[in-house]
Amino acid sequence: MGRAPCCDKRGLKKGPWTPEEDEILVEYIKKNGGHGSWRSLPKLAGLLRCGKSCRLRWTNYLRPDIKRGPFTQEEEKLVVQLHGILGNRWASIAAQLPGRTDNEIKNLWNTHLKKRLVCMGLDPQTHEPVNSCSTTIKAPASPTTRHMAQWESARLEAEARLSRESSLFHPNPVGGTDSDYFLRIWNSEVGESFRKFSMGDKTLCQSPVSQASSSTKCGSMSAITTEICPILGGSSIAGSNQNEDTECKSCKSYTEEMMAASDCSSSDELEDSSENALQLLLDFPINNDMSFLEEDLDMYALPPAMLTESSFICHL
DNA sequence: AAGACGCCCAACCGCGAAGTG
DNA sequence: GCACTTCGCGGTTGGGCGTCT
Repeated sequence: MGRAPCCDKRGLKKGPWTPEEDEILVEYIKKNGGHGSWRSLPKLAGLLRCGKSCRLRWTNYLRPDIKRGPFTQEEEKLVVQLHGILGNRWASIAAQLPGRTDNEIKNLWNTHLKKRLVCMGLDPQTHEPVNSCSTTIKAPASPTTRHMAQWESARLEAEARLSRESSLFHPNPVGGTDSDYFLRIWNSEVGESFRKFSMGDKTLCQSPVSQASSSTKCGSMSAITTEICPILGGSSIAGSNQNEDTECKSCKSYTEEMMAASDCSSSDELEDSSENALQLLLDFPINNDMSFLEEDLDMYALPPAMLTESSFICHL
């Protein structure tokens, strides 16, 4: 089947949008209570653009709920964490960061976060260590953990869809707190499934079918193990305005700390890295303030010992 | 001061999924 | 089930801008 062109390209404008075009597009969408068919929008609105270009401009720039300004450290942490689970599924990741677009997150990843991981000796795709000396921390993902990652990936995607749909009716206020982000994830099915898994409900992953289907492009839970401590649990991340040398030193320092920590805990305690990864994911600190979780510990049915232990590991 | 270089990000391209008749 | 359209996503690009030499 041949691919239909997105529009008749003759006579259509390309390149940067002018303020006038922006205004026309915004006015049209406001007046019509939505964009309707993107394909017919430019014609109806009187724009010399293809529908695709209009959609992109709207979703990435003109949408009223878009959050401007640089990413916060917490947002960056969340992006890294979600990337470890979802891989390059920017739209799904963006759905967990209100006001941020997939394009923005993709750019952030490609320009900052990826380099930071590389700099720390981690493969930006798998989030696993790339150098041979890191074997002590490179725990191969078990079929169980790989399946979990795949499973959570599918759930996150579904949630992202719901989130997008519901946001049409209940737009997220720009400037929600970081706790809001994590509470939302925590209270979602993703959080629930992690809680269940941590409580010992591991039977869902035991079947040969599960194992056979466990290959995933979304990264592994062992990857999360390796990334959470330096990046998510770190008290400081090299700022984007730091120069390359400083950044690399900082990353190197984290890598060394991480490896040291791994050596210390390479005993049976970390034998099943997947469980530890899940624990880490459950309780990594944000600005050392996770009190909102601890306060409601009973509600989430998470044993305090688990929080304490993994927090300890994370802070090593 | 000016050219070279590198970074950032808005926008484009092409593919695949979903929707429709 | 098929043919076709529309939409959304992820990868990539190129121009603007800041920094370095």
